[in-house]
Amino acid sequence: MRKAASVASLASVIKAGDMSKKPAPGAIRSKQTRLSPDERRKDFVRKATEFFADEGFGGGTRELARRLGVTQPLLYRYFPSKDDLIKEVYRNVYLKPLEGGWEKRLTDRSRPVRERLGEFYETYTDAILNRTWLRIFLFSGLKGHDIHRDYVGVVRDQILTRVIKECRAEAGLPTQAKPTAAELETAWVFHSGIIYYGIRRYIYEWPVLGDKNLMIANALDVYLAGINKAYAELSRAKPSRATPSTRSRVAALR
Amino acid sequence: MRKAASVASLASVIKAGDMSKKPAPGAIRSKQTRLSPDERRKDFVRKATEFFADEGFGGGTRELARRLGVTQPLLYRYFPSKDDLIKEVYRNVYLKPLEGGWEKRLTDRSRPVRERLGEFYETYTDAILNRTWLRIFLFSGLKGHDIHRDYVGVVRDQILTRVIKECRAEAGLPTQAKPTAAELETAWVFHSGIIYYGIRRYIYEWPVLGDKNLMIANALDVYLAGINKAYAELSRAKPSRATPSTRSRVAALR
DNA sequence: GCTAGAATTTATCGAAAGATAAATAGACCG
DNA sequence: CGGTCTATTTATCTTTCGATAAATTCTAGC
Repeated sequence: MRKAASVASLASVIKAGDMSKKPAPGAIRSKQTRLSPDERRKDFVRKATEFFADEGFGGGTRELARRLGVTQPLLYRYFPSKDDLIKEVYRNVYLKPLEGGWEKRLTDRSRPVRERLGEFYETYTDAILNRTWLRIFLFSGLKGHDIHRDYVGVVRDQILTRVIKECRAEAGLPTQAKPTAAELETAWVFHSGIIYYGIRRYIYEWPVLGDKNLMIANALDVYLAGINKAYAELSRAKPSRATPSTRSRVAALR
Repeated sequence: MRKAASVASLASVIKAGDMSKKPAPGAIRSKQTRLSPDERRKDFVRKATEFFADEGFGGGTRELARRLGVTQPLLYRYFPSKDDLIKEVYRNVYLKPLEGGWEKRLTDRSRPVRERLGEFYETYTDAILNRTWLRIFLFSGLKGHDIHRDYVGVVRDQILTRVIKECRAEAGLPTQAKPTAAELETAWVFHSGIIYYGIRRYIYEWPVLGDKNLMIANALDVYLAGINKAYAELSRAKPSRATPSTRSRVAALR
């Protein structure tokens, strides 16, 4: 209890230091704790994001309050329930990587597709491959919350579909309406392989290849080489319909 | 309470049905609850595995007992604490996919590498790509428990290292002692892409490509095409040492 | 400086958690 | 059939959880 109080003071001093208005007129205040409702609410969401990333959504509200340097009932002045706080955390986490809007640059056909893909994955992974984002993502996925499903849907529709379409265009194939199930699956294997790099690095904390962008470049080279080879065989065998007996794996990419 | 009791009876009837010894001499017993210590213990571990897979390790011991059709304190007759039960669940889950020893067949060079890899991943994924195994794997990974780290280490040393070595052999390259960091990373991207297929299918419950082995075949084709292309460029540029300025991405696979 | 209002704390509730001790009841043996 | 052993249950303790109500302390505005 005593320790918590001292932490509270310390936190408030730090907070006061970078607050724009009211820069603590006198010397270092040891009791300055009050924040404006807006600041306090933001602080709750920010610290709760870190906290739930560490502990999972089963983490206690008292421990969370301790991290903020306040008492536990204060939470309920700002959020009706713990679940409402969690929803706010979701919004904070899931919306951030999408607001860049980088996926639109994928379709800029004035540049080679390899370059576009590389640039996209470098910036996208800058936003999501970190301990906090990945853990919140995994915890919410295991809970089966709607927002996680929505997000994965966005990845499929806004990112993977575009990636496939651009690869087809590059290979001289018709950029038909929808990718086939097998095309999508192969793109998923590539994409999630990259996500999993982050999981191994920031969650399992394994000594991975330090250069993230090199990993992306290698993965992309492998993916594009494989896809293009399949597309090449596909267009070669295109005129003659594949016989059922020789329905090869690459043919399945159609 | 009343309901729990009826569930208990039902469970015991079913249990009695497939018990080898003592096949319930009389008619269907409605109060037959007692199991031998060995059977009861196994039942605890089995049901706890399912339970923790569903609820996470934060799931309550009362709810677990309810699933067994017994009361909660009985757990402590068989396990000193909940943590000990969890450790037993770990053993049950993590050891199963390894006891097949399929990874050794990866090195059987009398057969083409493509065939060996396909067969291995088909049987390996038969063992681990299911809701229970994947959820326990993810939960324990987020908890950072030792056994998870150990398992990932086994995957790297027993599986990926072998995969890389066999691919190098196929490409006519020296199967040197250790794979490079970039080689390992590329293999990880491929491998975890396959795992993630299971996660999307059995945890996020997305409508994935139904034919698992087709997914594996496609992923393998892409991986091998990409890797072999890189290896080909590598051996072509081998005699002359790569200049620093043109140190390409594939060169990094060395 | 005083006061009003709001941010924060203190005190506390009921439910559910893991765990223990004592009582009960089913099964085996003579 | 009766007795003993033990698997199982009943009862209960202590914490910790999310949540609420009332008291308190800080701060802004006159």
